[in-house]
Amino acid sequence: MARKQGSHSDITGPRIEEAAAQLIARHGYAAVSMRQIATEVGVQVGALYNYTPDKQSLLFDMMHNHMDTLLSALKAENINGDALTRLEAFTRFHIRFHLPRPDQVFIAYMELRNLDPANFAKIGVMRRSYEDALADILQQGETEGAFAVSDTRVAARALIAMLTGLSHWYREEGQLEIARIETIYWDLVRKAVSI
Amino acid sequence: MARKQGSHSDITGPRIEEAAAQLIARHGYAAVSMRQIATEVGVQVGALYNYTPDKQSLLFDMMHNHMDTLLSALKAENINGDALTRLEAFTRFHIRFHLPRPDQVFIAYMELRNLDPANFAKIGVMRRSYEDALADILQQGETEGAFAVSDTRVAARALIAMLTGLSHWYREEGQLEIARIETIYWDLVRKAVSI
DNA sequence: CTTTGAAATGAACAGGCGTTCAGATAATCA
DNA sequence: TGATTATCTGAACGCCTGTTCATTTCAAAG
Repeated sequence: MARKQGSHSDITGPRIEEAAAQLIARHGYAAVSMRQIATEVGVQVGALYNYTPDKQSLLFDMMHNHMDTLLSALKAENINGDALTRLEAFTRFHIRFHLPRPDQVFIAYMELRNLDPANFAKIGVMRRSYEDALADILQQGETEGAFAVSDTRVAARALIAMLTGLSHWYREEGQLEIARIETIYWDLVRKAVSI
Repeated sequence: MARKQGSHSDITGPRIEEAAAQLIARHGYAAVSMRQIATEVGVQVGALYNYTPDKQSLLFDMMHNHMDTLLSALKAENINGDALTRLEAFTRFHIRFHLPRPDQVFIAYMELRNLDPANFAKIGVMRRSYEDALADILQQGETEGAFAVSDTRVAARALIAMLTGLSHWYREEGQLEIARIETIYWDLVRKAVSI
C-alpha cells in the first residue's frame, strides 16, 4: 500500500515539519508523540525516520532553522543610519518577522529546556547574537547622546521581551492591524530609551 | 518500612510541592513523571496520591496558588495616589514579587497549555485581573494627562511582558543588585508611558 | 497497653513511548 | 521490459507512563 500518489519526499518532508511545528507549539515538545505527528501527516510512524534521525533533531532543526532565518533576515535589512533610525528599523523588523510565525516563535522561546545541552548551547549563541544587534544600536544611541539607558544589555533584553511578548497574544483574527500594532510598540520603545 | 521518623503529612506535602515546582520549572510538566517527583521527595510514587488526586491537579494547584498569592499581595500593597506614583509602586512590586520566585513564574507562563480547558480558563481570569490592575493605572494617567499611551490594554501587556522577561534571565548569583535592576526597569517603564 | 488510623510501601494494571527493521510497493532508469 | 532504489508499512523491541490498591508500619489517642 506504500507509495501512494503524491507521497514523495519533497512533499512528506515539509508536511512533517509543518505538523510538528503546529503540534509542538500547541501542546509542547514533551507532550507530542512521534505517532501523533505521523497521524497528522497521514503516514505510519516509521516513515518519519526517513526524514529525521530522532525526535530531538526534529526540535533542534526547527529552532535552528528559525534562528537562522531570523539572523539572515536581520542582516538583509542592512540597518544603518543614526541610532534612532536604526532602532525604529529594528523594532519594525522584529514585529514584521515574528507576527507571521507564531508557532516558531512560541517554540523558540518555550522549548529551550527540551534541547540537549549541546543543542541548547548552539541556540543560545544565536539568541545572544540577535540580542547583541539591538544592544549595539542602544550603545550607538548612548554615544550619540540620543538615548539614555543605564545598561544597554539589560535594556536590550527588556525591549526584546516586550516585543516578543506581542507574539504571545496577537492573533490574526484580532481587530488590531499590524501597522497600528507596530506604531504602538515603536512609541513605547522610542520613549523608553529616550533622554 | 512506612512511616519513618519525620515522614508526616505536614512535611511530605510541602516537599512534594517544592520538588514538583523545581522539576517542572526545569524540564516542563509533560517531561516530568510522578516517579521522578517521588524519587526527589524520597518516597514511593503511590504516596503522592495521598496529597494530590492526579498530576493535573498538582500543576493547577501550583499555578492557582501562585496567582492567588500574587493578587493578594498586590491588593495588600494598597497602591494609590497619582498615576505616576501608582505606576512606580506597581513596577517595583512586580519585580520584588517575581524575582524571588523564578520557578513559579516560569511555570505560570510556560505551562498554561498543559492545563485542562476548565483550569486554563480559571487561570486566565486571574491573569487578566492582574493585567487590569496595570491597565487601570495607565488609564488614570491618560485622564490626568500624565501618560501618553495610545492603547492602555496593549501597553499593559507590553509592560508586563517586559517586566516578567526579567525573571527569565535574572539569577541571584548575578552581579546586578535588585535595587539597581528595579531602577533600570522603572526608568524604562516611566519613560515608555511618558508624554 | 491496646486500639486506631493516617501515611507509606510495593506490586500490579493497561496503555503509550521512541526507535528499529524486514518486507512490500511503485516511480524511475537502463 | 526488467532492475534499481527511494519510500512507506506493519509489527515488534524494551521501557516508561499515570493511577490503583491490598498490605504494612508506627505515632498518637484512649
